[in-house]
Amino acid sequence: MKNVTIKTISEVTGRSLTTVSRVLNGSAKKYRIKEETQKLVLDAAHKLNYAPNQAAVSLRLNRSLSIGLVIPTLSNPYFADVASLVSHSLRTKGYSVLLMDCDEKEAAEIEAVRLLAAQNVGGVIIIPSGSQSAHIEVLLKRGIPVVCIDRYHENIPVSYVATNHYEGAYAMTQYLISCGHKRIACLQGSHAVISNNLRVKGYRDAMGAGNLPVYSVAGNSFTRESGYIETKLLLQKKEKPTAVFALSDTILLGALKAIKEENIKVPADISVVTFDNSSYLDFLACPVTSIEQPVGDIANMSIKLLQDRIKSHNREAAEQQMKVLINPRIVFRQSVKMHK
Amino acid sequence: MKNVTIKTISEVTGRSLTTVSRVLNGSAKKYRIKEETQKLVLDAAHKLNYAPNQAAVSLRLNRSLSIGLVIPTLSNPYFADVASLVSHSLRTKGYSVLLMDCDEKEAAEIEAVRLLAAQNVGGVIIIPSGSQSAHIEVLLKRGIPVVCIDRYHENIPVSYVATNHYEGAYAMTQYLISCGHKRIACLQGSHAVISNNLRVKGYRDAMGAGNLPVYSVAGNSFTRESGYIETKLLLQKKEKPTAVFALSDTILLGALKAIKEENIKVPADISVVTFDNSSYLDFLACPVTSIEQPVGDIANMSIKLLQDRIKSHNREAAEQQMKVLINPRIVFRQSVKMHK
DNA sequence: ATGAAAGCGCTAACAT
DNA sequence: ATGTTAGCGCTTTCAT
Repeated sequence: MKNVTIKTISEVTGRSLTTVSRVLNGSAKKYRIKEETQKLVLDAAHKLNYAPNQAAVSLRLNRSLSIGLVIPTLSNPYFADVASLVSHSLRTKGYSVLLMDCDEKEAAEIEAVRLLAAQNVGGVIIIPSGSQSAHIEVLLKRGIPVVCIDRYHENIPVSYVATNHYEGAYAMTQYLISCGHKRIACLQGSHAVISNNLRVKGYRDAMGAGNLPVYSVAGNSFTRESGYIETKLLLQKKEKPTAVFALSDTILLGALKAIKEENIKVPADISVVTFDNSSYLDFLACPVTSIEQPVGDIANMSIKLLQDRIKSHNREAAEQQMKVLINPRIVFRQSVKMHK
Repeated sequence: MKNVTIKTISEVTGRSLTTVSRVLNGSAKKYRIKEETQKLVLDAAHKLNYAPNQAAVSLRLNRSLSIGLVIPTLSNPYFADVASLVSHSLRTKGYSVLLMDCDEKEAAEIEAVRLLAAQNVGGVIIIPSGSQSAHIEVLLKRGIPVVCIDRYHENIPVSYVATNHYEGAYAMTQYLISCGHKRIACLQGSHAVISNNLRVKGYRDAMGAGNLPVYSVAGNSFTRESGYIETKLLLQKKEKPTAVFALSDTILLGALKAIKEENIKVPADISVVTFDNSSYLDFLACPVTSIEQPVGDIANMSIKLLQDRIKSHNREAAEQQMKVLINPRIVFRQSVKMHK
């Protein structure tokens, strides 16, 4: 079974390569190709199950219909959700998606970006794993549009779409304070990413606005392990927290494990809230109040931004920065109790 | 910033295109190219930040270093875990990964496979969404190796790596029976996939072996919605189930929601078990006993199989079938109570 | 309304 | 030990 190319179709139909190419890539009317010829070619293509060789197209046009999707790790359900929506939507728009799972390693991310540049991708959607930005700037300089999701870099002109992390954390902390909590612990993720740092700042500022001292900010990784260890330590303190704010659902799971081990009850003995609003929160021992990240909106916005930049293909467009912050909302469940 | 090609490097170093190409793609010693020349070329390439144009390589060699990864949907955590492990591991081996999220639609999967063939991928790893297999057979016929994960087709010579669904379900059902349960409901997923059907068969056979009538097999989708609806219906029955076996963790979440709405307690009033062993099961209201799928082993095995087939590049190798079934184990938690 | 031909960047006969 | 050249499949000027 030989490969079917436009040459095959040209031979079968008796038309020239040029004509076949024009019909097959949709520029038929631009060249006023006879209806009859079009039908002939299209039928043959269909019968032979023709599919254009993307390598050839990409080589010829010096651009490709593929988009790089760079993700810290798919084993984090929030990132997986974003990846699912983004990749599926890109495909319906005719792009193919090059997936780069970086296992949360910044070095892997930098290498991934280099690879994508070599593959001549038309654009890149990235959830950065760390704080370095030079490799992303290189893409922009080469005229490859980039859109950051969730985490972003303020020092380079890269467009981004993210939840308003600061406002979300501020509002949630304020809510806990309004419920009478004073010793509110904040379990943070990686210090290297802006989403974490903005959330921490939201927490701190809200505590300050409530005239409360910052009780505790602990941890350095968006993992269950980190949540577990830090919560264990917190629960050893003489002045235990009355509320815990986990900055992600992964951290939350670890915290809940620690809380359970210490035989403390949610929400009777301790209140718990989190960031992400994963679908399983409803089904936990005590359903947990959480900040919803509007994943669908974020996916759609980022694809729109990327497409805009791809279509007006010039370096200026690639570098034209758009900053989109989407305000999250709190989904109230049963994990917070009025304190005294 | 113009693109750096081997021509640029040829001009800079004063060597021919051939020599430069040979040095840069590692066939230098095969052609006995002088150390000195090699160093010259390599240095220039590095200085100019050269990266080979993959489209050109792929066009020329009629094969590419990319692998297609076809997934029903990444929003299912089990598939996301597989995708994460597989894609990351493939990247460390020098492949790039084309992600195809099919949104559980078989039509999308068929289209995805067509696209991958057009992209000349070196191989495909797929978790099929449905029961059709012709599109996969086409890949094999074209000499493109394919490995199925989790779900597979018995009617074509495609290799696969999967959990032993039948044994897992059989063992779990037997366990419930040994705990005194007689009215055990089975909440199934899509009838179109073999993993589901084997699990159902395991359930049925174990019931038969225990001299029990098949109490109920309901549902037709691996979703929370399906789990919710079917459980709602089950709980209307006069003879309510004493145990529910959800064939996936997504189905489980829906079932738990229904159970909670009816104010029934797990495990006091009803026992619950599931397939998948997602990490959050430990943190549910009542931690749920589950069949663990050895995701890491499955990912590694499937990549090994694929690589073997890619390396011996001929159609016979692509079609040489390997069937790997990995026996799962049950992770016991607190969701099952002895019945009377 | 349709064709001929050049060329994208790379590799591999086939020279020398 | 190194170079010349043809050609992978496609698009696009330039002709007609």
